[in-house]
Amino acid sequence: MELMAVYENLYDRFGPQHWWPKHEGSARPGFDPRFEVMVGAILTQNTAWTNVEKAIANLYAADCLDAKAIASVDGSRLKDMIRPAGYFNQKAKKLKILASADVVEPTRRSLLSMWGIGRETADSILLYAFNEPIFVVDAYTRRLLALLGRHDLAEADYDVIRNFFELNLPRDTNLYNEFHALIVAWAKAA
DNA sequence: CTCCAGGGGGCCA
DNA sequence: TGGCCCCATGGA
Repeated sequence: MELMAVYENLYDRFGPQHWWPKHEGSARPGFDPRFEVMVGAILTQNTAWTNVEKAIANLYAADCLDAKAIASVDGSRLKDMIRPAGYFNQKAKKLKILASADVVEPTRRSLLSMWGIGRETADSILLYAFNEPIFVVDAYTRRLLALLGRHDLAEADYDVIRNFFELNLPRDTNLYNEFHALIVAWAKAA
C-alpha cells in the first residue's frame, strides 16, 4: 500500500476540501483565526460540523471569538451560545480552560496537559491552527486502514497510526491537512 | 423511531 | 492498557 497513491486517489475523487485555515469565511475580521480553529476543534468533538458552525456564529455575534472574551463571559451565557454543538456543560468548561491558557506556541505535550484536549484534538490544533506537520488520526482513518487490508494498524494505538502516516508520507503540512479532510469526505460519502 | 457526528474524561479491573 | 459509561444537540 502506497499512502501517496491513496491520497491522490481520494483527491481525484473528492477534490480539495477547504478545511482550515483557508476555509472561506472562516476567519472573522478582527479575530485571530488560530483561536477560532482551537475553539472549533473543541466544539466539534463527537459533533457534526454543521452544529459547530452554529455555535461559532453565536460566539462571533457576541464578540466572543477571542480568549479574553471567553475567559470573562458569564458561564451560563457561554453555554447558551455553544448549545447547538452539544455537550455544552463540558465544552463550556473546556473553552474556559483554553481561554485561560494563553496558548501562543503550543506543543503537543502542553496541549495534552489541558483538561478537555486529547490526542486528536491536540493534533488538529497543531495541524490546522499552527500549521505543524502532524497527521491527525480519527475513527475514519481506522476505517480506511481496515478497508486497505491493514487490520493490524486499524486497531493499533493512536500514535502508532499517526507515526505510520508521518513516516510514509512527505513531511508536508498541506498534504496532512488535505489528507485528513479527504478521509472524512470519503467516510461521509461511503 | 434509531443512529451518529471532524472525542475526551473518569472509573475500574 | 483495555473496556465501559457519560456527556447533549440536531440532522438523516
